[in-house]
Amino acid sequence: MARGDQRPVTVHTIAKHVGVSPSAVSTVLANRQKERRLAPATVEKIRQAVRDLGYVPNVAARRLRANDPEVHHREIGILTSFEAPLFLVSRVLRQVQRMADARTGPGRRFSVSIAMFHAGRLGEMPGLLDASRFNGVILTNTLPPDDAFLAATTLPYAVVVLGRRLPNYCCVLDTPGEIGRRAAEILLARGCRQPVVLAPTLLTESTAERAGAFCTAVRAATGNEPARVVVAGFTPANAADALRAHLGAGRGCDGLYAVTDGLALGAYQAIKDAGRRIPKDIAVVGVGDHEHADFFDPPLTCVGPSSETIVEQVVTQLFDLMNRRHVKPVETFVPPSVVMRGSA
Amino acid sequence: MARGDQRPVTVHTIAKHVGVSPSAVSTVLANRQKERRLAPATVEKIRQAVRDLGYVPNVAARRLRANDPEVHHREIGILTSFEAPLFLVSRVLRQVQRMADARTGPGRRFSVSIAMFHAGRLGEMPGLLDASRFNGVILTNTLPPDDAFLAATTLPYAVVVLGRRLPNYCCVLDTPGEIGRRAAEILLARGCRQPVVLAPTLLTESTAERAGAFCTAVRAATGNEPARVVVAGFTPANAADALRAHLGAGRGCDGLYAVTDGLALGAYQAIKDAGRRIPKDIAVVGVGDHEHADFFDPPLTCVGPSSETIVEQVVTQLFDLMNRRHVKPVETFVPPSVVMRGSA
DNA sequence: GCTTGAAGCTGAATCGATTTAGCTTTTTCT
DNA sequence: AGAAAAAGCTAAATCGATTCAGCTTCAAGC
Repeated sequence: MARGDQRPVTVHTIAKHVGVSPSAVSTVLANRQKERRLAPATVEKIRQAVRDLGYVPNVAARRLRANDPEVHHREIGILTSFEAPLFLVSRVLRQVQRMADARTGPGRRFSVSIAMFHAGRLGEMPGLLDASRFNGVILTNTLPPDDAFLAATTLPYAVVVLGRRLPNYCCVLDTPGEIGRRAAEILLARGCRQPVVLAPTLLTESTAERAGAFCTAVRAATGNEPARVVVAGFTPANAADALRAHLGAGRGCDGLYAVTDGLALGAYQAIKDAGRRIPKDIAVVGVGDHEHADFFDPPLTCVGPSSETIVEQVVTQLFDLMNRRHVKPVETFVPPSVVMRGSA
Repeated sequence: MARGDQRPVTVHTIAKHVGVSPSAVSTVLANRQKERRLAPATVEKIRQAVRDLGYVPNVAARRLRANDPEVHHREIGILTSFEAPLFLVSRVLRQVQRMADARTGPGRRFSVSIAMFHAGRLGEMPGLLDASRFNGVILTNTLPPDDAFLAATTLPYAVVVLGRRLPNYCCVLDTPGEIGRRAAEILLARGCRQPVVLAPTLLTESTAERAGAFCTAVRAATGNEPARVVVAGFTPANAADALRAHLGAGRGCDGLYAVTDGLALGAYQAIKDAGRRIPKDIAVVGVGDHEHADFFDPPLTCVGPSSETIVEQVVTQLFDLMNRRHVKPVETFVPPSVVMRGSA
């Protein structure tokens, strides 16, 4: 393997190497040697060179060339971080595609894809700044460094941000304060005296506010600060460990607010292992961000933004932006929906 | 809105409309009017025209132009159908990105994305045939029409097919026959006399074979054909309904094989609602295709291809293909892994 | 009056691949 | 032998956007 990487091999490179013109090479690459009457020997030499030199076509060039000037083609991206779950993202994707399909016609085509960035390193994504990848983008699961990056630049195309509040961007937001408050109300109404919040160390803006509002509401009603159980990660296993430690230490808990459903799932296990009943001994409230919250045992009572409404808002706004229906950045708040199920 | 779609607006169009050169327009689009000393009045006129004409940049052209000849750039796609769940796909994506990151350097960049096609209409995806979108692709969740399309063409780049057997392609496959057999063994070893298969109406090749092998194994051991409970869809709710009907009709069941974990989840609910215990009254075996099978209550015993192995195989092969490490189509079989947990 | 400088813009080249028209050279046919 | 046809290849244009060097024109300075 060469130490310094050389320039990529182009059709031209191959042509020079073999001693023919780029046209000949292109002919072989497209497998049109028969109709264009290239000598079998030449074809073989070109094939060999393509293999030897390790030719990789440049997709941008191909696309440009293949461009049909009669059709508008636009590229929509859904950008999310690796670390985040895909539940909401996949719903967004499906909705985007539905709207794209409805708008697809003889003169109009869409490509929709999910692309991922490493949380906190959104800025490193190639093609973001110069609009050389997307005509429109839905951005979600950003961390503070990503937000800082976004605040510092103006992306030159349609952008809708989901779940984060950013000046100069169209944002669709839940109302974490209200969510936390409603969650507290549910547990308090059940008569919980020792509610507990289950939240990961690394909080997003939204989850932090949820937890905060929950605590405020509990304090206002009971005069006591609820206990905070801090989870090392985002997985159910992490949550189970954390709650097990809390319960094992004999610290009180008769109600639980988990800031994501994944954590609630882990909590279920810890609670049951400790011999406690849900909701009798410990009532649990989740968020509704898990596909199967309805099939938890018992089904999880949730207070959270309706993912249906969120998805619809986000996608509608993206298409409006792309069609210049509105240009000013707008903040849209999606009120929480409450789904009472068996767990509280 | 115009009836027939006109040709897309290009930089050139705008230039002519305003009466300036394309260079001037491009300058404004890049917001470089200050350093390039464009008159504010001209800038405003161009801006106006950009808005009025509804200019949408051509991403392919931008990318080509922005191309840095010192870096190899390759585009990897993970293609899946809309209808399928994203659990395995997202694992594949993460693994691809991991390998891509490891290979990313000053002279080498990767873009990884998920793109979706409508099940059965893979052929309609733009850019598939002419390699103008991807340098390498992982294909999964195809239906027979998609397979037919693939069999009829040779895609001119690296392709790995996951979960389907296709001549002339690199395929990574589970071994559904063995999976079904092992599932049967587990239930029989627990002493089940009335095992039941839970499977959806629309079966993929793999799930059909799993169910078939399960039945064969049970028949061979007991002499009786196991009952088949047919589920209308793919969701837990569908499965719960189907199993509830079966149990409600008083038909026997002391062991259950669900061909996907989503179905198992629904089955759990039906079983518990019927007042039966898992695994005491009814033992359940699933597949292990659910992220949280470990947190089902009780944790789900699974027989299925280890998604870890599958993902690794698929991704390794893709990179090998892209580096021309091997060119012949290969079939790789991933043996099932058995994870005994609480449910059987 | 002549130089210098800035302001305001354009022309042409470029990115990589593809295609069409067309140019040689060789072969075939009469 | 001479004309026509076939074989085998190439030059140049093209896709859309960007950039750099450079060309005018006008104002200011000595």
